Amino acid sequence: MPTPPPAVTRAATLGDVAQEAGVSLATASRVLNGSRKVAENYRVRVQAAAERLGYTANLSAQTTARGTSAVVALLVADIADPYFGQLAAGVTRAAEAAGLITTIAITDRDAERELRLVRTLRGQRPRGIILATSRDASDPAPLARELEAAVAHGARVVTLGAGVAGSQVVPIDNLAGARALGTAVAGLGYRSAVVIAAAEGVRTSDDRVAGFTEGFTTAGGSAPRVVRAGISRDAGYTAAAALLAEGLDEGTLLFGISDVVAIGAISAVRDAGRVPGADIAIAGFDDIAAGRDIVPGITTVTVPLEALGAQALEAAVSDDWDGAAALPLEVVLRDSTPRR
Amino acid sequence: MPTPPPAVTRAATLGDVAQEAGVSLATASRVLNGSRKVAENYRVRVQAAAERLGYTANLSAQTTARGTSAVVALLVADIADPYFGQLAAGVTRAAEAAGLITTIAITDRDAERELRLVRTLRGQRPRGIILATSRDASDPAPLARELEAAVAHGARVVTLGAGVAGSQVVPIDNLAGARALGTAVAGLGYRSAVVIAAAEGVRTSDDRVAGFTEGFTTAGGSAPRVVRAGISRDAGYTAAAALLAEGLDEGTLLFGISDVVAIGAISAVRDAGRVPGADIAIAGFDDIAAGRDIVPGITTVTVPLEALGAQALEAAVSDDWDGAAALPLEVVLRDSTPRR
DNA sequence: CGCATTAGCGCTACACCAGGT
DNA sequence: CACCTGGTGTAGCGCTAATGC
Repeated sequence: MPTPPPAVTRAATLGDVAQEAGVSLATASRVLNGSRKVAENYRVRVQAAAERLGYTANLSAQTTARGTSAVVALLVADIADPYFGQLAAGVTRAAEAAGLITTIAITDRDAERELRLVRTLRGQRPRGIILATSRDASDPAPLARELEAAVAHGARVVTLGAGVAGSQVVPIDNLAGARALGTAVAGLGYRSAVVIAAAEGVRTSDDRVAGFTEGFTTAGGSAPRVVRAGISRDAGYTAAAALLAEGLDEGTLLFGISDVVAIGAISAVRDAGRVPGADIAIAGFDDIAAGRDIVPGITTVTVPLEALGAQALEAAVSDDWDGAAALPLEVVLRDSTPRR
Repeated sequence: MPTPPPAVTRAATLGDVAQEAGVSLATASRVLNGSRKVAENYRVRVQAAAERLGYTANLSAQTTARGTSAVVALLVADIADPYFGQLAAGVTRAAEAAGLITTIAITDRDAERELRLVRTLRGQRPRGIILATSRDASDPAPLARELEAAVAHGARVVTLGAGVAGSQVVPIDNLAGARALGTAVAGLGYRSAVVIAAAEGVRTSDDRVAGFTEGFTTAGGSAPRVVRAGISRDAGYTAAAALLAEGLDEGTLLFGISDVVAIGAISAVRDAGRVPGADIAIAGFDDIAAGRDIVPGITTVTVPLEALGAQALEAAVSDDWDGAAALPLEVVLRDSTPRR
């Protein structure tokens, strides 16, 4: 008759398992979490004991002993934003596949908060830290210092998009993507445009503005006006509403720096009694999944968010990361920018 | 002249700080992470040393020593889904406020996967485990066993919505919400409806179907047909497309078990050349943020996702959680269900 | 009272050794 | 007798908290 179901109220430790199996601590360790091979009969005995006790290795103890952890920390601006949601999904899936655990923190686009969070995360001695929070105009030095310290702790720091000193970069070619978009819409016959962007200094925004401007003007459009709003749905809505209130010519293209901004703008246009697409054309960036169900379909630039997330994880954990080239971004023309 | 900037390449340990400050390990510990008070002059000395060395406590070491961790594990079906995104935002924000770190894992609605993940998470010896993954018809026993073990490890298990044995429950009154919705749309004049739901056995779905049916029939509607699809945008699209193909009377109401399902259905209706709202009415559930920008506006039931997330965290960490009552869900009528 | 000393927390990995060829 | 294979003993990871002075 087997040992009765363990009446443990505290967690079973490796020692418990070893005792139960009648082997040494070291042997049990090797069977369950180690590398060196162990004789068959010992192995099954240990595994049976572990099973019986419902043993699960204490990760923190393992981490302190090994000096290296199994967590990857992900910093995003806002996890409720679909952009970061898709990104996080990519990172988390890839992490799981690699046997790692993902930890998430939210910066709310606040540089100081980001700094504090990195400091906290550093305490976890994570294997990697992935920064998916837009770089803005604030002083990068403190963050760089913090990241440097993390690297000293053995972490790898990866930034998505605009890099930061001392980190590996998973590039997003916003410039080229936006340029292609500008060219494409100019090719559709648009000659005047307004860009709804974030504050100056926000790298992602700046790149997209610059790229779009370049492509649009080169292909025959006039230099677009740039209004500074933000990078959220509400920012897009508010900015577009203000523009409409002050008067916007029909046939003007509104380029929202991201799809969520563009979606907000579409709603504003509609709420102002105009027809998005027909009266006021609109374009976005990112091609988020939620965009599929918006009417009119949004002309945008596809950013492979999940793939980028996976790439970031790869960069964060593999020792021989080749600093892959930026994934290609593609322009998708839809009904929000009908040919003129 | 102060000590030159530390040329540490490895992480500074508490011992380093103690030495640098010229105090004992214990004193340094108490100053930086402990509770007991330490004389002023020692305190400043230690803090200065820590600052100088860029010291951050090693969380895993702290955890092994203390026997209790600062992490809360969150299990969601799919973080890219806005429903879970908003929920995760609520949990994470509240966790941060409580000085805790959130760990995220994705089940992809796979019960076996969920089981594996809980097992892994258990290894972290988290303070709490929050399950935000729909309960389905699969055998709950293995999961219950796993959770029990987690509880034995000192974790608190919280489930959102349908509870699971041995866990605390943050209720979501899907039944009442759906009933109110059914009543409301019947009040608008609808008499026939089709529900696009998940497979039988999925608790959230079952409750919403039952509640809706009850409210709808009681208020004069005929018993709705229920089609089984899934709980994603694509499931909604596909199911609605199939329904339309086989013929759907004008004035029929399509109730998608969640907003994402309803949004998919709206797109399907439109793609079939019908007018959502006017020809085919549609209702959803959750009132996700993305719904605001869908045309027509979706009639739905507001579920305070962020607040629920915060509540779940509260339940997971506070010792005297009073098992709060379910937050009220409110029906919001919009253009997708015009009065008939 | 207020500090230092030190025994653990659960685990890993290194050093070591028993027996077979 | 060296040499391998496959066990055991134990120091130590960074930190906390009980005890001592």
